[in-house]
Amino acid sequence: MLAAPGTKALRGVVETYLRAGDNIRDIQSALSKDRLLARGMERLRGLRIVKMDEWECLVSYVLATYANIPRITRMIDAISCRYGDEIACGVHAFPSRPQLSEARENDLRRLGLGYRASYVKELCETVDEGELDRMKSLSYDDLRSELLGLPGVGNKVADCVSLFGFGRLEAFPVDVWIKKALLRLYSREGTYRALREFAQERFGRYAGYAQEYLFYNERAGSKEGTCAFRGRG
DNA sequence: TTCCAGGGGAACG
DNA sequence: CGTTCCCATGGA
Repeated sequence: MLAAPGTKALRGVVETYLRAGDNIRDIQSALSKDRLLARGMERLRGLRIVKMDEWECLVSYVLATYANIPRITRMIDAISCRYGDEIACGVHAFPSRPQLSEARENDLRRLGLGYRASYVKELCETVDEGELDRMKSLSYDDLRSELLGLPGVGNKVADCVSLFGFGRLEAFPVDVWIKKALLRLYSREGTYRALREFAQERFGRYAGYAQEYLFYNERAGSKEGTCAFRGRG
């Protein structure tokens, strides 16, 4: 259901899904204890972490494994178009778990999911709405380890789902761009665990925002000369 | 612990 | 064109 403009419902959507409650000034102020982050963060004041629906987030990040953004978009559009409610002319919502459960593995394969089809199929069978609801009350550590037990969910996906789906701002997903950033700016490399623990120690409860600033900056820097943070100098 | 399938397109030279 | 890389996981 869509929220009509100017209504209380729309304000609620903005409040929840655009995380209107996040005080960016406070968050940036806390993160600016890190001198490197402090230098470039200000120009990224408009950057927000969104609060995604837990189910949509889980499936989306499982689909995102070893795919680039255009392809991820295509896969999500394909399953939404085929299994999700039409919420406006030609616009489809992400399918609920019961809706997506209608799909057979081969149907999903034909929609271009590749080997990810079996993970999505298994997620439909093993994760119900009540389970996701129950997980909302877990600590980050417990949430993380429960997510890790799900098919198609490893370290990186578990942290993305914790951050974007369950709104745990202390989560710090490490992908190839973050690895590059940590090496370039902090001379850090190592296992997933080591990098995550380094970040959590350094950035604390807003590590997720730090991750977004580093991620955005690193991608921008690889394209133009728009890199906001640089190492030393 | 390390290796590689699986999968398809985009970006690169 | 052919290569390499991409918001990795799982199983050997």
